[in-house]
Amino acid sequence: MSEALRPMVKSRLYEQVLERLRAHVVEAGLSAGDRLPAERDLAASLGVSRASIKQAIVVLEVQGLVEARHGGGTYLVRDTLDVEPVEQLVERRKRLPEVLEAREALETKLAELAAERRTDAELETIRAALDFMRDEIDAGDNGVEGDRRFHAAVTAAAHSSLLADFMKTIAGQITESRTESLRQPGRPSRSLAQHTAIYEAIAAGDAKKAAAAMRKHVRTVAKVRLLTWVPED
Amino acid sequence: MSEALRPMVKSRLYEQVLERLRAHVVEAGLSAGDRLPAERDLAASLGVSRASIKQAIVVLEVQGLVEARHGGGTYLVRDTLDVEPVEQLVERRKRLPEVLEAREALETKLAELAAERRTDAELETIRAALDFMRDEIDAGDNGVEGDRRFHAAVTAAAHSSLLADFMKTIAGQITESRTESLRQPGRPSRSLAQHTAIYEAIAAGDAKKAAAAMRKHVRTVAKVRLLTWVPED
DNA sequence: GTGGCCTAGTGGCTGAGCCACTTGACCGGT
DNA sequence: ACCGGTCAAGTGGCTCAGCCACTAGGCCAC
Repeated sequence: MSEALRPMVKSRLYEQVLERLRAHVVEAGLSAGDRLPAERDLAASLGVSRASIKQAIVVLEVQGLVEARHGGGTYLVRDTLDVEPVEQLVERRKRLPEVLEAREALETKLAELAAERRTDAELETIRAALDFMRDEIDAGDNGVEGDRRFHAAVTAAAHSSLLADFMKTIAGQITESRTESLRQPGRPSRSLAQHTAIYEAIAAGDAKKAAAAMRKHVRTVAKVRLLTWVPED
Repeated sequence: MSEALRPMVKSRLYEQVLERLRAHVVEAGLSAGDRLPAERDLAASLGVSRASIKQAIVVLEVQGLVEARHGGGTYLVRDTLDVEPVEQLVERRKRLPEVLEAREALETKLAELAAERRTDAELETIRAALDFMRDEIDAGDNGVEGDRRFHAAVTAAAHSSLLADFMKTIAGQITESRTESLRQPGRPSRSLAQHTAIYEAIAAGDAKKAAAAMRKHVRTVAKVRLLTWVPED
């Protein structure tokens, strides 16, 4: 059997780059938070163009394995560049209801405290997060960063380091549910509306109302998450 | 609240392109198999560079939503560019055992028939698929295309249009399990060895041996597949 | 110290261009 | 009428060179 007769192997370049990148992470012993070599360096050392490097990085980006910071380098999110096995995904899902229950308990209380304790500066930070999220959505984005900032600001305004610590321990899972929730069509703008209601209650210093608004919001997220279905409210 | 104070919205360009692409598919009423506009046209009409268009297409490619054929255009794989919700994935997984049982029944018989009925030309086609898969693996690929060709060639060599039709109805799910199975480390080369055994039995005209080899192969795939699956409840 | 400035490094994106592959039309021979 | 080969247009794959925007860290003035 001649070599020439063998069918040509087609393989996108970026896929090969992906492989080399995975290998590099292993060989160099990189772990979460470490920085990948600069795109220009990678292009030079792998002998491909920067555009191909970038395509590979974009793939890793959408898979949530890497975070590219404009002007600041590209960083590993986990210890590996392998996609998460489905098994772990399913496994994590099973634990998720507990996380959401915890979130409801914590954030409801946080909103209540924030309404009572927030300074004017903290209120302003919350409002800024709201504006940020609105801008994101206007720009066609899903507003996940504004969402994160909003909840972070509310948590800060509650002035409870203990509750804040608890929130921190489930921050990862919350991020996950946030992203998935906001990916649902029409979800971002409705989420923004709920955030606004929470903000207004906190601004008015109405603890009871703030708690109720937050509870409603968190429950909506939980519902979306569990059913991939957006209830009309 | 001044415009200037609002935090800047950062959003990767390719994400916006992704959105526009999704919208276009809906507006233009495109469905599976239809061709997307050429990259150059998209770049011009969206007012971005071709590189950004390509990044978006690469994303759709790794998500299995689109198939880019070198020189032939980019085609829709499904009727939409939305990623499949995780729930549906999980749901489909539950039905998978049945599919694998069916596959075992069908392909075992197909291998048996192929050993008895194959022409020399068909045998050559099977061998070519084997070579193709080897090349893919040598090139660092997972050999999924060679795998597909091999099973298609065996099916053709069996000369049973009815069994072939049955195979066609579960082709989608098989493709899915194939991809996932071959993603396991070390799996491609072992799969190649099993294919070789099947090929040799068919070449020798040994129907019983061919059936046994195919059964073993399909069961291996099923095992890999089932191990990564955790029942919901 | 502290705050502001500056600069090197880095990712984001562009535009022009070449190559490789696919497709279909065209044309010649049979 | 059919087959087979050739050819050109269209399209995706990839590169190169370069500019812009942002980040981080050092430096300086206060």
